[in-house]
Amino acid sequence: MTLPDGRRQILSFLLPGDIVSTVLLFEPVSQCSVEAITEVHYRIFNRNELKDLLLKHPYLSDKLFRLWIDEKARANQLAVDLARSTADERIARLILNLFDRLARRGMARDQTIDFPLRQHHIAGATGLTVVHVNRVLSEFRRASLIETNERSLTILDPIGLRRAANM
Amino acid sequence: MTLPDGRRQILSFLLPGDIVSTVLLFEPVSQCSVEAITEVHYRIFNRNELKDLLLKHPYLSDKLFRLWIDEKARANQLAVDLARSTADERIARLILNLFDRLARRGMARDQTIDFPLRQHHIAGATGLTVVHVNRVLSEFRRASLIETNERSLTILDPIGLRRAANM
DNA sequence: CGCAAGGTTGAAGCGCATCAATGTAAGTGG
DNA sequence: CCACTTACATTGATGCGCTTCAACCTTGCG
Repeated sequence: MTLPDGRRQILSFLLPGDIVSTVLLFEPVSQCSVEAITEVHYRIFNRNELKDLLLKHPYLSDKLFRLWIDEKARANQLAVDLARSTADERIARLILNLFDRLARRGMARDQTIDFPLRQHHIAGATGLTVVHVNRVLSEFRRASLIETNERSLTILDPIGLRRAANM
Repeated sequence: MTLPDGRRQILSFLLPGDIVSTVLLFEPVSQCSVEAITEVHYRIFNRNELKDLLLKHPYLSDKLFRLWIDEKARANQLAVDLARSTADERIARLILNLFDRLARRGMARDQTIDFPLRQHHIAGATGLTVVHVNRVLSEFRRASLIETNERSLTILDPIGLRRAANM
């Protein structure tokens, strides 16, 4: 989401299989924009076909509600994190979060995940400055919580990182 | 929403006519709790009856989607505000927001609204401490932006307050 | 009266922003 | 192949915004 003053807030990172937002399934609302960091495969839905389909197959509605519930829960959690957490906690949670979501997709090996985010993406998602993101990541590396190669990230000390995240 | 450490984050203030959350219409999920500040009139829905009703009357589904869209938009805006605004902006926005929502319901007279919130509620909603909320409100009063009586609030300088809110 | 809830004010300090400089690697055109 | 640029990461110095801690005041209430 881009602010009037040109800054931006990243509200979520989409992983393979995610839909952009349940809201968009019904209305072409564009409070926000979507940007690709990696190569992307995507598909689109025809809104009218989708509505007909939902009326015909109630079990699809149930699946949709589930998505909706999850989306709202994550939105709430995001607000809480942004309002109540320190920089360390926000960044540690972001990493753990991405790790869990990728692991659930079988996209984590050992404790390592692909990590195409630049520091300014982390800053955009956590509401911090790039400079401070850099310091926190350096601190995490110095404490041997994580290790970062060019485009991947390894969690060396899951317990320590979870402690930093206050989780 | 109550945090593990006992603090809480207020995600929204419900006004007459609001539903608690569209999510709750379909699943008894309770990530959050609801607390009454004033006397309250409420009604409840039977989830199964509601689902049947929605299948029979598509125009109801449309209304529901509208609620859903608004709810998500407000959740996003909340995250952005919490991540990117100063204390002054957050508090000014909270006041302007409540004022607009009440005005739309015909519940504002002149520039005055009922305002049953205590300072700790404002703190809970903005992610600030009570002490700082107090200072900001004092500042707003000194600058003649607002005036507060026991349980009401008057916007003396809408333009100035909007400027403080960065809107 | 004593107590609880809410509001106000001051002093001190930390967390993060801001500003600025420096480094490195990859890409681009002459 | 070199000069230049662009993107990203890193580091230091300084300061503001907000928290924290603490005290004190007012009001309403059992």
